[in-house]
Amino acid sequence: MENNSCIRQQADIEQINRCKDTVSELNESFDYLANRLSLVGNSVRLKILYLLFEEKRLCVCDLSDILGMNISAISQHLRKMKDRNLLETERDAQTIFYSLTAKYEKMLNPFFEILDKNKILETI
Amino acid sequence: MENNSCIRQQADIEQINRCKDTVSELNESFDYLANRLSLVGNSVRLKILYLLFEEKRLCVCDLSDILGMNISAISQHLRKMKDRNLLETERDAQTIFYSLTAKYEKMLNPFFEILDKNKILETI
DNA sequence: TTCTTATTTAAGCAAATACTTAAATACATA
DNA sequence: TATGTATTTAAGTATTTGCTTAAATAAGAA
Repeated sequence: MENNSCIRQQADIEQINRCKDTVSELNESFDYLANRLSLVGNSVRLKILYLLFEEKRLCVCDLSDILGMNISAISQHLRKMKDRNLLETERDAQTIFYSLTAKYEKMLNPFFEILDKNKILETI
Repeated sequence: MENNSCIRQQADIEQINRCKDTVSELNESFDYLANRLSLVGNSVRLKILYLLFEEKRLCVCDLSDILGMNISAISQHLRKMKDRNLLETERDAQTIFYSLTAKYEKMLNPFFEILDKNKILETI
């Protein structure tokens, strides 16, 4: 299972232990944050998030039109993001509008700014 | 292929077209950014990135010890991040030290700060 | 050169992901 | 009520991902 065959001479034991403490202390936070970032790390979902940032609210049909994708595929992406609290919904008759939650809008703002300025190729 | 069966009555055509323009203009940026964020959206890699942020540099063996994982598995994670310019290496005899590139340290800083304060549960 | 340490790479596999198609649900209107 | 519009959900599939094991590469020491 664990082939930790690190039998090296030089290792900063203090450093290793400090790091182990950090990891065990923040373990749940790492999982939580990575889980959310994995959603953003998909170009379809990143586009959806950015479009919602710009347009405030859009429905499944709008996004399907804009991205040239199957409604069902879009709906499933939206569901994931809603389940993990990146998005919230508001019904207007038959139409369901999706929008960014305040928390995630704030958190993702630095990335939206990069995209806004389309300066990604220089910055990253 | 494209079952865009959105035959709806109300659609803000201007909005749809504006969004389509945005997507086509920024298309490569979306792909590029999503690709990088997908790397961060994995808890093992997020831990590695955070540990490198705190400790400045670590080798494969260190990370293997700290995370209790197979050296090969860690090495493959590091390779991915190096290939996509999140990390850089520096050799010291047999040991290869990994560190964050300045660009990505800056870009990921907001997340590191959240983790630093361990305030993730309130913030996100 | 041979041996040891440090690391990477290749091959294989199980689990997760993203999409398709088809069926189901929800609401509005005739 | 029946019909149409908007959306979700379920099931199936192909691709990608993350890990394991084993072999390969690289550098220092004997």
